[in-house]
Amino acid sequence: MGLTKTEVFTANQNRLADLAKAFAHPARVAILQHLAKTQSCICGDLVDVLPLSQATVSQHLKELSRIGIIRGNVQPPRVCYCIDEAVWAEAKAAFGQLLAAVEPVGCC
Amino acid sequence: MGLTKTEVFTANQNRLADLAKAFAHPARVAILQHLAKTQSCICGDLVDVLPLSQATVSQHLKELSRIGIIRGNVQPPRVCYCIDEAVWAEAKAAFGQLLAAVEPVGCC
DNA sequence: AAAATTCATCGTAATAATACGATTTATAAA
DNA sequence: TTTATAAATCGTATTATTACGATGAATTTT
Repeated sequence: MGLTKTEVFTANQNRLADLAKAFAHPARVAILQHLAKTQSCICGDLVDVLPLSQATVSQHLKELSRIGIIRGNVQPPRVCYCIDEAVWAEAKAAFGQLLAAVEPVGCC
Repeated sequence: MGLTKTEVFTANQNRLADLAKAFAHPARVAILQHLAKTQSCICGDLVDVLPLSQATVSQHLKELSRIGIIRGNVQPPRVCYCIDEAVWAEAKAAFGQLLAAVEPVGCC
């Protein structure tokens, strides 16, 4: 009833879906692109760059942190964010592997 | 108010987010994996493989079709599904490009 | 023509995600 | 100590997603 049945899928499938969620919203794509370009920056810079409120950006940052693809370095009253190399590599490998495995064929 | 502001992001960011949505649910990952393995199969086979109802599977197939990453070949009363090579390649290129562009650095 | 098969769609219910103003928290600066 | 700054969290409203039973549509089989 509206709840994803994660328990009936493999750990691999669930993890892949989670990693994909990091890229499944244009705001998060924009955040990750900006972090990839600037290497690291404080939350406020992202709020300036994105056409979204501070609260909304913070929410997206939280989701990206949950997935693990970014990390926050607290330097009060600021927080510096950057891409987590390990998880980024994990995503690269996971998508690379999944997307590599298709032969050119048509339907039935 | 709960509506993604697609108009304020670039076409590229929106397309990437859409492509990511194809992989952002374990059921869709499972569907794509099965189609990649079997090359093509009818909807009923997917219903047998997945622990979801026929209606739910059909809904996921519709979403994947909307994104364009799969195609359906109608052979009444059956429909044969397969991966769309062009869009699959598009996803491969898009994710590859995005994921390639990161240097190993830490936070601030 | 009637029945069976296959899949899409409808209707509905419940959970998730998106967004933002307002508030809170934590620290630095005055 | 008071004030300013930066970011998280809360509360809330709205839309999207997920799921499934039931029904409908299209074609084949009997």
